[in-house]
Amino acid sequence: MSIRVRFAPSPTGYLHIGAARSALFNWLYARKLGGKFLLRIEDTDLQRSTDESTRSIIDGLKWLGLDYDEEIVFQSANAPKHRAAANRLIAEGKAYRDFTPKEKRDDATMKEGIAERARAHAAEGTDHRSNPFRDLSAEESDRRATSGEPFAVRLKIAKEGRTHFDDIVYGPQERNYSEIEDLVLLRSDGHPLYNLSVVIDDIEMGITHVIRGQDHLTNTHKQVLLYEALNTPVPQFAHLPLILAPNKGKLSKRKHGEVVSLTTYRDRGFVPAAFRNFLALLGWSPSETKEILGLQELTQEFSLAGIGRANSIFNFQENDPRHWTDDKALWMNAEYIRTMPIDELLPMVKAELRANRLWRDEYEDDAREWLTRAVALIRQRFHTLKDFSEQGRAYFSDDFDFEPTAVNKNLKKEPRLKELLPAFAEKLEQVDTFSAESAEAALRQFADEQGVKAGLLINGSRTMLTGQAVGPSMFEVFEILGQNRSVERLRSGVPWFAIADALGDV
RNA sequence: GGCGCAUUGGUGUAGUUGGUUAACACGCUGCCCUCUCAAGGCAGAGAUCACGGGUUCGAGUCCCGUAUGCGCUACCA
Repeated sequence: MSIRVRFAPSPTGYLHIGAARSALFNWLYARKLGGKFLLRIEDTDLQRSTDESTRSIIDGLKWLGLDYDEEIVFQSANAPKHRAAANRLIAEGKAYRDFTPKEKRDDATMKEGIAERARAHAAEGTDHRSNPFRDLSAEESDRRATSGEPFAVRLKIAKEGRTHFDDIVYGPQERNYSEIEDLVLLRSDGHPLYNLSVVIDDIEMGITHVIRGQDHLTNTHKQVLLYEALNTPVPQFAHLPLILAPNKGKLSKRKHGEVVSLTTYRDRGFVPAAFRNFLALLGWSPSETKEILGLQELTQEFSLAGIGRANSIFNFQENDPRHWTDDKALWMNAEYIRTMPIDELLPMVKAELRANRLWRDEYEDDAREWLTRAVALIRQRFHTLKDFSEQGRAYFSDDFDFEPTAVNKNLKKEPRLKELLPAFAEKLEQVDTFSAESAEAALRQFADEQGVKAGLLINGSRTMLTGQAVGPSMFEVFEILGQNRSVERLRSGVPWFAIADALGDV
């Protein structure tokens, strides 16, 4: 039988990075083994589900390069099937109607409520099988139902026994029936609940392997019980360790903000392949030590056997702009930016420049070769795509800012530069065949004539031409910027005015 | 309260059926390179493998207990 896996997010917000990783692993597993990767939107919570989040989930998958097979399944559309299944179980005596009035539950005190109830039950000697409606006769149950009395539907779990399944990641799992309550299948308003819906849909979709977060590990026993009640073969399960925040807590939007949202990484200049690569390494490791893996390689290398069991920490530092997300993710992004085929990078750079009104149409034809060279030069020390429009702005526009620290370090400390640099501009203008080499020769000669160190002129030029203290080899910059712009910028008074402004005098 | 899962340097991980100085990547420190910053090269700091008991000639690797964390325990998903 061929492999069928699914990714089943609920559309109640952005695509969470933990969910994104589940999607990735499912996708890799399917692609590796020639199976199908299906998408199911679990929108049964109609109040919280939005079309917008459904769209963002689809966009997110697309961004990561994860394509899905077949039509998207919307779980809400299957509710009639879920109800039918519950009714069938009632008819077969495997489920029963519970006429106990619905209790009010408060989300905030839910955990305490559970513990309290557990203590009370222990004190009273009641257990999970003590529901008075468990053994109500079918006639009586039908009579009360038809008379309009509200009821929930619960699965009737045998008094004695154990469930077991072999988790591909966590190994053999066992649980006593006494630990599992008669779970509710249908709410008293007829709304099907999670465990029922998942099982029915997975059966319906022919899912062979359920690969999902470890938070469902103990729920799985209930689902196994449901498969058995339904007389359906139980799929294989593979639970994934969780991704935790630096304080080892659960990652949540409310507490941790946008770092947990996949779209953040897109919006802050991540190359999809880099983030995907990083995500793959959270909880999984390849058999080879190589860690930079493209989609092809990931697919080839991927194996459920390589998934670990311990939760991993996503190490970001909220208030530190330099380490706003995991260092390794940032490093990996830089690695991709500097080493990926330039033709694949160019469209991303284009999008970034365009978004900042730095894109010019000639980059598409006449200046295409120039753009390629410029990008190849500056990408070497960039960490995100954002850098192309921020640190790299001076390469694409004459309207760029001078970093105060650069001005201080490279211009202000040597007053003679105010005359030296324009004078050097004269020399540069004389150069016949302008190139990195000829610019270097001109600069070094000029430095000799003036009796100053070449480094002084080089660093000063860097700041005059790019507004920054750091950047590529200066002679390459001259060449990329070209003779005219180089000369012009060396003559410009802008940074000197900037100094005057900063110092408050003229 | 109950049940389950986990625990290797700051972080992500490797450590195949127990066998010498616990490996790799990120990060960190120093040096080299150099016009700056990266990249790259070299060197280095950092782990009594959560703790305590066992089993064994020998345990990160097996067993028991403890602690801590996480998860589930809901007419949420």
